[in-house]
Amino acid sequence: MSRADQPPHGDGPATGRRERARLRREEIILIAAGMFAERGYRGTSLADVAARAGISEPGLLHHFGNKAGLLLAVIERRDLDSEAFAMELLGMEPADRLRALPEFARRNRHRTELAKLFTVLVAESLEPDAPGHGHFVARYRAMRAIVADTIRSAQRTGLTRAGLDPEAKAAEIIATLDGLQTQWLLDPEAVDIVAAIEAYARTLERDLTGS
Amino acid sequence: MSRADQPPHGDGPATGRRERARLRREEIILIAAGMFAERGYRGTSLADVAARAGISEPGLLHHFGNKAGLLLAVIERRDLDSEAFAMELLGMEPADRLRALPEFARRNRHRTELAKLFTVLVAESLEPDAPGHGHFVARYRAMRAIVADTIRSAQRTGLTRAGLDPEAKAAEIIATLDGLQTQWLLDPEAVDIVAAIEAYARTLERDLTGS
DNA sequence: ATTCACTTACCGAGCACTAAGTAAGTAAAG
DNA sequence: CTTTACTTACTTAGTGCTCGGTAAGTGAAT
Repeated sequence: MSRADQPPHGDGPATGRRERARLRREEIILIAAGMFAERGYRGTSLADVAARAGISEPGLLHHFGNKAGLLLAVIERRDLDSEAFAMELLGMEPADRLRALPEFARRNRHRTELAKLFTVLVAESLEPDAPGHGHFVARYRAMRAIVADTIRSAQRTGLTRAGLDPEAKAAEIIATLDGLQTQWLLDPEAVDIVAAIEAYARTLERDLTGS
Repeated sequence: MSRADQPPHGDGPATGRRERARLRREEIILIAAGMFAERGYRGTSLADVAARAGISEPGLLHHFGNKAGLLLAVIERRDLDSEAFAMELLGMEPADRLRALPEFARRNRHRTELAKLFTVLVAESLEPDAPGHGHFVARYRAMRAIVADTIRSAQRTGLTRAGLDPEAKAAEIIATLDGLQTQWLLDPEAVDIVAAIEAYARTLERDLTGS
């Protein structure tokens, strides 16, 4: 035991081989995310990803086990990105949260690829046996719960009218933002996503407060 | 020229071989539509469709030329279905049209497969070089134009408040209906699509008339 | 006689994935 | 400090299978 201070599986400060591999993995995930966004999970082959990442196909599989494993890694990574914002949201006062909702979508505008990835993967995950299905189901439920909770809080303080169903309205808000994004991704020239979201923000404010 | 009374390309009353082939084609299109809805265009192979249709793979290709041809046939068929409703819509008075909008979505509920097909294919057509891209772009533009036109008419008669942008509101309405549908397709147990659409219909009515 | 809706047989390419090995780094023992 | 044992991050080669599509023919209707 000359210097076995680090446990075999811990994420200590080792900057050697392990760390280099982790960085490589991260790089591959980013590359795969971009390709999944453009051509879908089914439309992207491991060979495509491997070639773009400058690694062999079995080298890829060494890191992720199989293709579904790569998809899950991509999804997890995407979640990590948006989780930061969710935390931000939950740390705010309900009144401010409502105003921050359009900002959420506005941010995605600068990250087209991420938005496209989400839209494409959700569509490919509609069937219950799809590799990402469970994950997206859970994710949407969580999103609706967060928004619904925000609405309920706002109702308690009287900021939002009591007449509406928080769960239904949450689904509706998320639906509108998703749907606008899809139209914009499909036809960016015809749909001004910023204007559309800002218009919706006004609609929403009037709707929630009761005109 | 013993009895070439029918033009080669017309859709005359011929009930012979041509007609039987047309029916077969139609049957295949329906089968393919169902499979595209469930597994996507990319996730469905010609062999899958051929097997389910009880025809050989080259037999399939005889009818549709290639896989993209089959996709276009499916899309065209879908359009034919919904065109009937669009005509219905346009034949109504603007005031009634607005009330019919939720009905539009409500109909789709009874045709889950068609809804799923649309959602899946749009996501697979986001990239400009996808086989169905141009079609869906045109289709969304047409849908927005119809809804926007309806709103403008309603504004002229004073039924709808003048303060809103018809184009933006049209995109928003379509977005919400699409988005709700996606959430429902992903997780039917958690999302009551009927209740959600009816709630939205009320929201919309209040929004359009100005409370 | 010709057309047409198909069939069987086949093609090369691409698919996800595996087997088996290698070179380099790491950990413990002498 | 060196040797030895092991792990890890890959590689080349190849697996069986599926993919969309083609060539060439067949048999029935026109």
